[in-house]
Amino acid sequence: MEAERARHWQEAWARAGLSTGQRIPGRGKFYALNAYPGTSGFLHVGHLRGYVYPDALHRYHRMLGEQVLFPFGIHASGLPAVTYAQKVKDREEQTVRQLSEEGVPKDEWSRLEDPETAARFLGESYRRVLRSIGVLVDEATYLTTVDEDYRAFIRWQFHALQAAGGLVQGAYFASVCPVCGPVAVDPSETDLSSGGTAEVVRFTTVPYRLDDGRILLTATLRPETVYGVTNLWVAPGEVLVVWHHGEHSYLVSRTAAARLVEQHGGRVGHPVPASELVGRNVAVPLRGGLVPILESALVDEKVGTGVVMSVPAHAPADAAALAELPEATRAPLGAPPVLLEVSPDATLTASERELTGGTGTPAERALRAMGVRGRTDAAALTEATERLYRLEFVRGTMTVADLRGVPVREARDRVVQRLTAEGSCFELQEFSIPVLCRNGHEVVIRRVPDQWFLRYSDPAWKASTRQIVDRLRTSPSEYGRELQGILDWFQDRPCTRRGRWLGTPFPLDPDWVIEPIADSTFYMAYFVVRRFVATGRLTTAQLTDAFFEFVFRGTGPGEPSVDRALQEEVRTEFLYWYPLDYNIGGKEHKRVHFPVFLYTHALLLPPELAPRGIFVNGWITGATGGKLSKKEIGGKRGIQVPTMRDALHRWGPDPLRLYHVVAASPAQDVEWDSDVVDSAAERLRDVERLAQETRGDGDGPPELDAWLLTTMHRTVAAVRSAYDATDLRSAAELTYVTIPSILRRYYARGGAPGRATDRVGRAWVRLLSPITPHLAEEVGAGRVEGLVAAAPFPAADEFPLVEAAEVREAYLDRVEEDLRAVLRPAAERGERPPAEVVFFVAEPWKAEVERWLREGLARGETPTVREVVDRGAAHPEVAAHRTEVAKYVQRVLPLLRSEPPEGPKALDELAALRAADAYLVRRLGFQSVRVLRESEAESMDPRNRRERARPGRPAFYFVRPDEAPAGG
RNA sequence: GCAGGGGUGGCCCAGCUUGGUCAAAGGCGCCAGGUUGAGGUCCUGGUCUCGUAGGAGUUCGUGAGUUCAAAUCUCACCCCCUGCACCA
Repeated sequence: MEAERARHWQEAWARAGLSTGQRIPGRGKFYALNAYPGTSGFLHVGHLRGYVYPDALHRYHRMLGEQVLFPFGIHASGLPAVTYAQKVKDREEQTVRQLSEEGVPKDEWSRLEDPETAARFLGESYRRVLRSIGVLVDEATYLTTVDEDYRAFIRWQFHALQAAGGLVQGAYFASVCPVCGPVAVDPSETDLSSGGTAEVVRFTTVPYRLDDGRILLTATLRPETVYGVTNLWVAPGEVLVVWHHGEHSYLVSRTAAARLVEQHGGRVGHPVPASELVGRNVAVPLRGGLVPILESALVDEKVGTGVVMSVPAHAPADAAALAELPEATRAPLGAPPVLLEVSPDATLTASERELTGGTGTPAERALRAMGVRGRTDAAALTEATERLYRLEFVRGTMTVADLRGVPVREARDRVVQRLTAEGSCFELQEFSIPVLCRNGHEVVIRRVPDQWFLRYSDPAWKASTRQIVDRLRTSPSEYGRELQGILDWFQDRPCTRRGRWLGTPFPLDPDWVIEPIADSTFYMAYFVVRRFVATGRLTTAQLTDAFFEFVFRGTGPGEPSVDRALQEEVRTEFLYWYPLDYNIGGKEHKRVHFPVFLYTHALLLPPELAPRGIFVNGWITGATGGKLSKKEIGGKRGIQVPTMRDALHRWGPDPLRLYHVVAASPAQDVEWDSDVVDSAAERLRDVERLAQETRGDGDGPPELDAWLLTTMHRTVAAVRSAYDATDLRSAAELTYVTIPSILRRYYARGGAPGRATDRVGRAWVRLLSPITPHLAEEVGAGRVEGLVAAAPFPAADEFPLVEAAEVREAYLDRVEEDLRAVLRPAAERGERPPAEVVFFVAEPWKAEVERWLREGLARGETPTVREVVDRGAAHPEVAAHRTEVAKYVQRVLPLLRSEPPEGPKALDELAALRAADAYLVRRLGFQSVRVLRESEAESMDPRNRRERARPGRPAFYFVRPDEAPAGG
């Protein structure tokens, strides 16, 4: 459909005010929204998925006669807009290209160098996209999270969270650029120039005391192995420095000293060449005893503290380094102590068992298993290390000192506690790979002592959140289970940050800005208020804490400057739309946004206002699997993904909408495929034609019409239950695939457009509306009063239910299938179709016998021929066919086992076949059809086929074209 | 490792909760026939193997089990994806 036609309908919906849901007391409502988008750039076709689902649901509910609220806003908070503005400023290639494609005049670009302006600008572009594909959002709700009224709301939200005990201050390790301030380290690298995939490594430092009182600080991931230390390692030529902390002086590498100062304070002192220390002894903590300091190139001064505690029995690298030493150095160290054992082979997986074969210390076995050739065989050594660490951590049990029998994972915590009690045990965090800020500075991990957190670990708060999850409807349903697991490990989250990003200043301490996830957990409630602000009935100044307390929680006197009646009205409005029916969002929200959204509702509102549902949709992915990458968008036709603009031009809104619904189940990711959109477009053309053709005023054959209407009854019921279960894909399949095939069958069976198809057509038009609203209006014009989008959704009861008609069609289906099965081999050999087919309909006694047999099988018995014959003696009709009964039982009994237990429904087969003769003739190419009772057909059945007849499965005999027509 | 998801016919994707009507929906691709100026659209049929009468055999990651009956239930194993934390 051309864009102009689409716009015509979009304007008609707008004029009719369809998108503005009104509170109508007593009338049902549906309130769902899409987790609002961030502002990192223009929307592309993949984003549509997240809007098509909610729009279809809202349209469905609107047609059910419910009042709907579908708000829309944009999430300007955080860094995306800042980054985007920076890209504009840098005139970054991709960004500039998009701006020209979107037709933004060059003299406006400089305006977009301001983050807030950029965010609003992008927001407007999103609104245009939504309108252009027919998504009906309530325009009055539109907001950005940097609007003043929204900020007032967020201030209240944090005061309320504070009052409810949801906030706490504590220490936190943050990634910061020493120059630019806090940065996010994540693979999207919004803030970074490299290192986004870095992981944070948490070392524990273990102190080793020299006889002069100075302390060598080693860093380890496995503090429990302190019991197996044989020596310390320093790098050849390394220069350590003194780190002064408290009353102690520690020796560490220069990089480590800098990190320790960031994370634990203190100051860096004078350098100390490591060579001075080599050969001296240090005291081992906890275990006691002295071990020597040795040199090895295995030490990397950039990692940890630049001093390594050597545990050769359990660390493959240490074992390899040790093996390089001259015998004279090595011998005095003695045999490396083994300090833990892993559970017996039987409980290990194959890959774990691989590590444990052979003899020697665990480290030696791992080296052998991985085929490590020496200390410099880095890849194999890393593999051996990681696998052995994992194995021992998961399966190991300590065998030393008073930790005997303690699982390693537990022993580690205990050792840390003991070391901490003795002092000089620090947590040292660093990145696994270097991380560089956009401006080229190295990002470090800094301890922030007074970070604000939301107390998501609080047991009571967590418990009330769980209660919401217990009652929550989720799509997919597994997500409900997953959520419980997510809550298990959900910990406190920092909710503020210092530094440059967009957001609301933290009301309890304006030095901080609220973090973007924390300011988007409760906005569903604010949208209701926003409508009053948008229409000028409330001003931002009136949005005080007192006002919100009253509106959202019904407590307190309210805001004195606001008219009491108005305040009551806002409160009533809030209670009308709440609770939220669905929060709909992409799968990226599963672990953060959705949980905190539930948390906040659990704390601020009573359970009866808790959210009712969460709907998770998958992504549209590019050929590379991940989210659509930039280079995949806007490329040439075909393989790559078209821009929003191109897509609309090429297909129009409805094929895109249908594509997003049918391409996969909602939760599935789906790889973008233009061909599938093409075929969706084809299908819609087909649907349009078929729907137009349904007009008519004649009557078809009554049985056939009955079947058509009955089938529609079933289909409409199925469509409604699919929508009710938010199963849009099934709804679409029924609407766009099943209904066309029903109509085709109707025509094939001899029906013609008439009153019956007209009824189907008028309902179908309305069924089309939620997913392809423009098409529905095109086809519905003149057939549905007013706009289709505002018409009532069809009800199953609009169509009569005639079971006999269904039974008959199912019977004919089965007969046709049998005929085809038999005719196929002959047709494949190129033979002409038979001249005539003669049907033999089973005698009633067969039905009786089958019924007896089924009864027996249902009881778990296997009826014998004798039993049936005996029982038949008392039944005149069966008795009359005594000889045939035995044979019939033998033939049919095995078949019955694999058939459905109910058996075929009663039906006048003779009449059904006779009424369908013209159809069968046309369909299968016979010249004539004859239908007879089994008992009256002897002369017509030279091959004796009539015995085969069963209830519901007539026997038949084909008369070849060259055979003389049988007599009678 | 833990948690969640998944492995279905040439491909994509349903079905699995509530075992039977499942040789398994739908789409794509492919084959044949009809329509057509046309290898395009549309319509009809076919598309695991065998079979000159509606039948039989072998299939839903692998192996075992429960059952009269398993793609569907149970157990074990193999493989793949995602997340594991502050990132929107």
